[in-house]
Parts: sequence; structure tokens; C-alpha cells
Amino acid sequence: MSVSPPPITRFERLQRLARRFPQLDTSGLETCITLLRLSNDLSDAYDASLARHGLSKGRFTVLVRLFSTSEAEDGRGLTPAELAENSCVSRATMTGLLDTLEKDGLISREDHPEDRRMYTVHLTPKARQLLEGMLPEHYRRVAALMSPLNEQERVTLRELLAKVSTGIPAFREP
Amino acid sequence: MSVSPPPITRFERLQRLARRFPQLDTSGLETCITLLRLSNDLSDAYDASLARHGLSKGRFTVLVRLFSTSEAEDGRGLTPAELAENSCVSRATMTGLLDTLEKDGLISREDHPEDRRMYTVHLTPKARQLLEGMLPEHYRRVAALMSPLNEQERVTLRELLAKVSTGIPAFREP
DNA sequence: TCCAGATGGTTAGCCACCAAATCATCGACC
DNA sequence: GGTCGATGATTTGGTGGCTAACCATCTGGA
Repeated sequence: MSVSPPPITRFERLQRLARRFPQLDTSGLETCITLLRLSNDLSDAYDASLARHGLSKGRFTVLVRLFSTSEAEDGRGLTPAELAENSCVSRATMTGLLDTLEKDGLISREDHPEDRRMYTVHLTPKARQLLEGMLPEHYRRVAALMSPLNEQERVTLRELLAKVSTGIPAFREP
Repeated sequence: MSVSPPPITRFERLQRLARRFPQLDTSGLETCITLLRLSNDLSDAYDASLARHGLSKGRFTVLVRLFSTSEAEDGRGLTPAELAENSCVSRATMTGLLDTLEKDGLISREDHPEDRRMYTVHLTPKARQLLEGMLPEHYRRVAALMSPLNEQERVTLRELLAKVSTGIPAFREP
């Protein structure tokens, strides 16, 4: 009866790879993987939370952006292109988001006063009611998520993330 | 002729929202949004980089995991469930990934010696050749991505991310 | 020994997102 | 004033991921 060998850890496998590929920067890869995994987990949690209200990240982002703009600039609507830019999705995706939001009675499309290629998007009363009902809870959740970090740590985290983002162009290079 | 009013900044809209919803923790939300945006950008860059070699994040993760395991434990294969766990995807998704990897001649499925419900997954020589060709370049890229952070900053970033991840369960709560 | 529940892989159907091609309109220039 | 490139929205077709329901196999207890 043979005894099974001790399991190889993730760290050991990484060390071996690093020996074989000298270009591998162990701490950099470790950090990158940590970041990608957390992103995934956070993104999933965010989606699950919004799903209770029949929303996705994209739908929610659109509604909140419309809400905050209309609060600040009294009823101003936004164009699909502005919303796509703000939500970091393609314009094609925005068309789809707006279609379903309109079907659900949460937004309306209105003629753009100056340019007939475009239209402006506005929240319906139903959407305002939905947001006013859910945002307190949602913001409470986000506050709970971030509560393990004190003010200084939050600043530091944002700074470090900003540094990583400066590296992205280099990542994309030939 | 009227002069258009100054544009409202993202920060101003956030301030207004915070006045309206006292549950809104401005610095927390700001940090959360920064994190989600960077994740998105990084994820896109990662995908674009892998796409040059006909891979996606999921496909790549599977291949590298098989590679490093077979290096460390001389030819050991992994089961779909182990791979799904390692790659943070559902088992259903893993089935799909393995189907296309097999169709592309990058992995083979072999009978599991002890349990007929399972099989083990192995890299083909073609996959080894692909990885050996692309990994030096890939790891060089990751190193470049992380080069704006020094060693201490990387440690700090990982620690802060770990703290955020402790907040995720609270985020999911009722 | 045999059956019930656990476990592993697959299937079917859904959703969010994207790029590329398409169509309408705008605006600038001859 | 007409034409042509730019711009905005949409359509089409494809990818990657998920859950839920399914079937096969294993395993532990009556």
C-alpha cells in the first residue's frame, strides 16, 4: 500500500514555472492574478445584488447616470453615445440595453431637438421609484463592502490601481 | 445668444447623490468604481493579448495549469472538476472549454483509472509547443504591466485587495 | 446485497457583451 | 447647392459565461 506524495502547492508550481521561464516576474504575476480574481468575485457579487431588482451592471449604470444627471441638470436627457461612453460599453451594447429598459418601462426615447440622427434618453417615473427604493440599500451594501478599509487605505488602493492602469498600454504592446 | 452652462463633473454628481442618499459612502463608492473599471480594462487587455494566440482567459488558464502540473508531477493529468475549481468557472463551462480545446488538438481526454464517471485531461505536444512559444512573451508583458509598482507596493496592493475580498460576504447579505 | 443520496460530466437554454456591416443624417467643402 | 466623408444608432452573428435539469457512476449504510 503506497503513501501518496505530499500535494504540490500553487506556490511551488509557480516557482517551477519561473525557473523555466526567466521572463516570469513572480510577484508581478501573483499580484496580477490576485487582482483578476478579486475583480471576478466582486463583479459576480455586484451582479447578484443587482439581479434582485431585475437589473444588470449595465442597466443599473445607465439608470443611475440618468438619475444623477437629471437631478443635477433638471431633466436633461443623455444620448446613447454619451451613455455608452459613461458605462464603458460599446454603442451596439447600449442599443440592446436601452431596448430592454424601454420594454420594461424604465426609460423613454425622445427626439433630439437638434440632430435627427440621435435621440435623448429619459427616466420614467417607474424608474425613479425603483431607484429611490433600492439605492439606500445598495449604497449601504457598498459601504459595508469597503468598510474593512480605512480612509487612508482607500486612498492608497486608488493610487496603486492608478499605477497599474498606467501599465496597461505596455501590456498591449506587440 | 445664450452661453452654455459649465459642465457638471462626475464628482459633483456624486456629491449631489450623497446628499440625497446619506447611506452613500463617497470614498467607498469611488474606490469600488475605480476597482471595477480597472478590472474591466485589465481583463480586456488580457483577453486581447491572448486572442493573438487563439486563446481566451479560460482556455489559457486550463492549458497553463495542465502544463505546470505535468512539469511538477511528471505527466499527471487533472479532472474537469479540478480544472473548473482552479480556473474559477463552472463545471458546465469547463465542459465547453475542453470540447473546443480537444477539437483544436490541444488537449486529450483519457479514462480515469479509478472512477468511470471521470476522465483525466492531458496536454498534447501541439499545446506544449504553443505554450513554450508564447509564455516568454506573455510573462514579459505581465512584468511590464506591473513594473510601475515596486516590491513593497505590490505587497500592499495584495493586502488591500485581500481586505476588500473580506467585505464581499457583507456585500451579498440581505 | 442493494438502494439512496452524493458526486461528476453533459445538455439545453439564457444573458451580456462585442465587432463588423448597414443605414440615416449631418456638415463642410467645392 | 450638391456631394462626400464623418458621425450616430441599429442589426447581425459570434463568444464566453451561467443555472438548472439530466444521466451515469460511486459509496455508505440498512
